[in-house]
Amino acid sequence: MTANRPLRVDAQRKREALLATAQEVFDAGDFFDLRFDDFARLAGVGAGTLYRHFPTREALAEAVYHGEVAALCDRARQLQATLPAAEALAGFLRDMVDHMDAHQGLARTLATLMASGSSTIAEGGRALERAVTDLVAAAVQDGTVRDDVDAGAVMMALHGIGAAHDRPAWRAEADGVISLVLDGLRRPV
Amino acid sequence: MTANRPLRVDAQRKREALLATAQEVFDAGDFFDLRFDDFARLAGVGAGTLYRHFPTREALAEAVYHGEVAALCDRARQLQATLPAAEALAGFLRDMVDHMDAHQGLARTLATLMASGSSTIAEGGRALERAVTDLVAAAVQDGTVRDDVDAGAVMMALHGIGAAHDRPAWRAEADGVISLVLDGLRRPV
DNA sequence: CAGGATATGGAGATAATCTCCATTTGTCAA
DNA sequence: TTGACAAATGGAGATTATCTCCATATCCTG
Repeated sequence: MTANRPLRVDAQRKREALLATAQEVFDAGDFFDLRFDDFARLAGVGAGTLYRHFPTREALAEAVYHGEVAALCDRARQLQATLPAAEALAGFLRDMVDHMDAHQGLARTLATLMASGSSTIAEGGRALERAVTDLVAAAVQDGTVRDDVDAGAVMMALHGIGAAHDRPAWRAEADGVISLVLDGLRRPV
Repeated sequence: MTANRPLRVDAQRKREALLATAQEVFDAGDFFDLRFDDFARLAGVGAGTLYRHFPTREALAEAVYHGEVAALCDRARQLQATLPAAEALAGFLRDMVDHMDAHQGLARTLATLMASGSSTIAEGGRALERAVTDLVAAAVQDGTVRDDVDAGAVMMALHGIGAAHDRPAWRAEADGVISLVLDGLRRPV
């Protein structure tokens, strides 16, 4: 399928300039307010080049998002390897909130992408979800978490936190959701 | 402030035609895919008229959303008046899920609006939130729900359900989130 | 280093959004 | 009623954003 001969080095350079610029704008939360052609100017690149590398605004956002997701998945694996299952799960959920807190724009951009029904985002979502599923499964295994709730429900709660990032008491409420979910997950006596 | 002299009857008619058309498109989930000028043609109205009534696409969406929110708030009040606090809360959350299930497009559109950081949507959100806050407060009052979690957290979980509406197992997972939240809210023994 | 393959920038085609105003329609006082 | 004034209308076209195309520049391979 994707039998891509490797990019020429100049192409690679341009592509990275574009990604770096997008990354910045993304974190600043301006991603969807900026004229698309301006990404090109900002990155020191012609409009044609921008469109060849990323045919749509969403394609660009997805490329940025991809990096974020990979980092989060790594984090999940790392926690799972070093902590008891229940703590790993709790730790990961709290880390997710920290991450959204630190990357102002990420939350908003994620919500927009989510709403756009993009398929690549769904794929990234699935990777993240696999990580969450593993964490939950491990905790079910060792008996600290009930076994009748799907990991998908936990994902939804995370989505909600992301989607609502502009609320004034965001941080406190996000922590509240996590507490609620963790308590709800605890195995009933 | 808004010392609006009443609209002339023809203006009122056009405005309602526009709203009715938007409502349909909204529920069908095509709201953000349709050329804005086409709303005008669809509603049998000139572009100028459309823009006078609703200066932006978001303004139109918000107007539609407003109706939805009012209906949901009524529903909350009704439940609160006829059921014990805990059941009213549970019933309302489940009704919200039903509502999103029935209005395919609403969930997607809501997520998009949310992401756009609109202020009117925030206002509508606040109305909904007041309803939820009341339900939670009543349940705290009669001792069935813990008192250390803000209603905002419940709102976030609902947002999450809306934002994720395109997941294949949406309905089951949404019910899962609600279960999680309700269990998490139960007053610890 | 020559020749072919790749990639580039940016001018302008295409498409969407929004404005403007000559005309129509409703309102109300006489 | 009706005349006169205010409010509202539609849609042609100005404005702005998106995307395409290709003559030119750059890289790579033998």
